[in-house]
Amino acid sequence: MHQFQYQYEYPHPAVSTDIVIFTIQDEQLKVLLIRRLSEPFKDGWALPGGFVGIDEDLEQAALRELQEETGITGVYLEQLYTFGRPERDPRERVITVAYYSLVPIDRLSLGAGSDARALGWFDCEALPELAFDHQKIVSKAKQRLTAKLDYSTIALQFMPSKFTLSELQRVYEIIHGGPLDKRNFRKRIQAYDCMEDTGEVRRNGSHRPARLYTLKSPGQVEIVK
Amino acid sequence: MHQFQYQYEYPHPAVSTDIVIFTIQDEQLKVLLIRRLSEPFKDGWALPGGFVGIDEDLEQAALRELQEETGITGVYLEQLYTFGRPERDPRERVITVAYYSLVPIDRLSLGAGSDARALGWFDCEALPELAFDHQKIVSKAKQRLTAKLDYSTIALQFMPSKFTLSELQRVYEIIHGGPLDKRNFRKRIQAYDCMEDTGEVRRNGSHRPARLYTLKSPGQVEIVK
DNA sequence: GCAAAAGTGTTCTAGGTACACCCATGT
DNA sequence: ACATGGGTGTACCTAGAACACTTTTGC
Repeated sequence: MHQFQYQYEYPHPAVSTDIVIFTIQDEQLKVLLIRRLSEPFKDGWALPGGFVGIDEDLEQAALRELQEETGITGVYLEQLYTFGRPERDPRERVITVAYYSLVPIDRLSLGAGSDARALGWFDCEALPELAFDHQKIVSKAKQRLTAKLDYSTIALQFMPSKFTLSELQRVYEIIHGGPLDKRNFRKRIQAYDCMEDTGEVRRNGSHRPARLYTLKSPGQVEIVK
Repeated sequence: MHQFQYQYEYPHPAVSTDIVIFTIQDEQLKVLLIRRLSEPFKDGWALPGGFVGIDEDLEQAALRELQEETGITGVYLEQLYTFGRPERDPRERVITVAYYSLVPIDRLSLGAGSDARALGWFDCEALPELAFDHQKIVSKAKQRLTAKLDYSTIALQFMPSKFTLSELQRVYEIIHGGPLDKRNFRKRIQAYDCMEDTGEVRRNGSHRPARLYTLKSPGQVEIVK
């Protein structure tokens, strides 16, 4: 059994998935990056990702990466775009199917044996230099996310299982990039009809407590308007 | 030089592009299909497509397929989605990056040595059974096209270099799937501010001649509304 | 009682929809 | 003169934007 045991009549590219994992933290939209352990771009920052198994579905590969890098499962995942410029990887031809994912605020455990030096959440607006064409991938993901904010309930995927309307409004404001009118915001969210009042409240400082809501169909992203 | 000269340490999938080529003909939204000459699905209908060259850009590959199958160049082309179910091709793992393209009404020459039995335009609503997962690809393409009708000027890509507003309205009605109000339609198109009156008219029967318009920026698809 | 966030309706405006008649031509 | 599609404006209605005060708590 020699080193190059997989043989084809015609040349085949390698296929990978890369994932833009978004969350909201410290009033910022953040992206998960990992430090590369090997060449090329050794020690540089890059998106989590890896090669697609020969019998593995694309989405499955993305979910696996997500799980391996963050320990997170069961979150929103959507195919973004496929990047295939021939020179995007100096080693060999690598075509990457990019996905993006939204991780609820309270689930960014980065648990277990994750090395803080090897993994980090970065403000979308202040990313370090990224390996390969990953800057382009992040840009496209952010553009998609921002667009979907206006015609879907995607932002709800950032919320923990119980949350207040003010918290939700902050999430919208952070992604949207500017303040929103409180009353109009609540009117709009109500119209989506995708949340339920739990009856509980959150006491949160020296002011009136806020009602806690839950999603009627967690994980479901509806197209609205 | 033996048959399987391309060798890799890890298994690599094949990567292809398939193109959904739309046009408008006989008052119908049509898709170009080709008859498969070899197994699997021999003699069945399929989308034009083929393998991506090892040093070829994805979009370039799609443009090449388009050129090879139809002789058409310089038309609108957009990446649609990447389909990669492991069992989608019975031969080997093939991941396909699907594109879709809009061909102006007057440019569907299918020129040169194209065999009428091997190639055909089919009404989107009455497609034959398709090879592989091509039915899904067409569905997604049609969905994308229909969606873009509402928030972009994509439909203008179907128009010949000079056209009347009634012709344009018919195109919108065919894709939209229902009648549109003439005055509201014209108001909306005017608001796009992407067409110019040529000053010419088209005499077209026993009625008042229609003004001919051209696109200000042909090939340009604007996001509107 | 005061500070601080939660909660709540109404008015105004703009954009979308509905709708009907005259115009220019060919026969 | 009549049949055919080309071309035009207004009234209505609904959805989005702007906007200010009362409520409930902790200190």
